[in-house]
Amino acid sequence: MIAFSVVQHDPQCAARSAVLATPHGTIDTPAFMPVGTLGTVKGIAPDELQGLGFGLMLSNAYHLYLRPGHQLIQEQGGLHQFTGWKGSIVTDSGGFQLVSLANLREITDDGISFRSHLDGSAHHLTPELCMEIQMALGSDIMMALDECQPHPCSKEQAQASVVRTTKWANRCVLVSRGRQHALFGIVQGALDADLRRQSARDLVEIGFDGYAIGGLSLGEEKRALLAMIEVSVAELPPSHPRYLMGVGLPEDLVEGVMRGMDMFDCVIPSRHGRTGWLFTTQGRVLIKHAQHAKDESPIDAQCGCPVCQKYSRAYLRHLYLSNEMLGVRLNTIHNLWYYRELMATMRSAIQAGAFLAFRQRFYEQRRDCAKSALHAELVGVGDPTVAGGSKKGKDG
RNA sequence: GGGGCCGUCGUUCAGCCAGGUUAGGACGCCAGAUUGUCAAUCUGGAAGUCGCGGGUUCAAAUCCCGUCGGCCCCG
Repeated sequence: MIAFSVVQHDPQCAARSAVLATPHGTIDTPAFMPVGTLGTVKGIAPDELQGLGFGLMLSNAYHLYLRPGHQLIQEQGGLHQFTGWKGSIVTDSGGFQLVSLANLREITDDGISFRSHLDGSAHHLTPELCMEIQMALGSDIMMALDECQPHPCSKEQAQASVVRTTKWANRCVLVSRGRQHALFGIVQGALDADLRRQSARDLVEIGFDGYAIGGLSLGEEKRALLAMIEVSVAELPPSHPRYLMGVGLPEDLVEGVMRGMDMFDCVIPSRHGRTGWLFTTQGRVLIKHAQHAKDESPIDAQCGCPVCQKYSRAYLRHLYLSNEMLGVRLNTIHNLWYYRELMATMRSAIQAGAFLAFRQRFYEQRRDCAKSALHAELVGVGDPTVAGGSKKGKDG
């Protein structure tokens, strides 16, 4: 099981630092979890991930169930043994994937019938099977099966998904109670504040080891995302970890932490790294741009990552344009380092009781945030009515 | 001296033989997208006096003549 103890609250906002202990280690929060859907963060070996300072990885029950199969992994000694990853593992339930990518699915109160995206074979995922899979994987923190609605969705859809998510959450608790695996519930309710509150209350009443906020960053306006975090957090017990699923960009993490979130996962540092979008304190660097062709400087002169110690932008651009796998690796390493550093900086700021000052500085350094409404609001420039939200959402 | 091949966006090639809408592709360039990763890419945009000059034709990158440049073969 897990233990969670809050170390410090920021005096001016809901940000907090804490320590999360699992059977596979202790993690300082707020923490970011790289996404290793298939049991690997693409391009990075487990010991490298650990060397980068990460103690948590997110894997996925849906994907591992389809391939290679959770029984196989169980026979191999569980996901830790199978992959060589010594840190903690959170496993996603697959609810998100079944909404975002499985065709021919049918959702009933019993579960989700779907066809594999790999071979078209028919499957039926119930809350019970979902728990069975995650327990077989040897997950440290399991996620309850939830029904995630796409964005946008009607109030009726959102309401139905909340009701179903609660029912499934109950069943997940029933089959996993007494086991060695922690279990988090997932708050749904789309962009409806009342539904979000209801969902959070339902889950708290059932009682989980932690609470996640799901169904966000699906293309909604950024302001709506933040509002949903706020209404949900207000219903969650301060004593338990709060996990914002699938989010996000560095600025999303900052806003999430400010609103009391403890854990995050997102594909962005790894996926964006693969496609040449590199993070720095000053903003993004698109390594493919010709302006870097002869640039001998590192991605970020202030970055302490192993990539910035050794490699120039010119070389990284060459690797990217040549489609070399080393480019993928180096870019991913840099981005993950940036995320780890960002989280560490936020934790320090909280412990110093100065999170808001950190946030101010964060935005001031970010040259590429100038167009975002969030930035405009915070720094007091530009037009705060300009939408800062991203577009659509899918993938899974 | 004789003959042949090739010159088309930054690069590299289609198109020419059987002339006909805004001359295409690839790479490169520029911009955008990506948030609980099936996968990785995807979407736009800019860019060409078709080596040059004549001719034929309603119409020429395309056919004809000349010319310049590059390459090759035979003497």
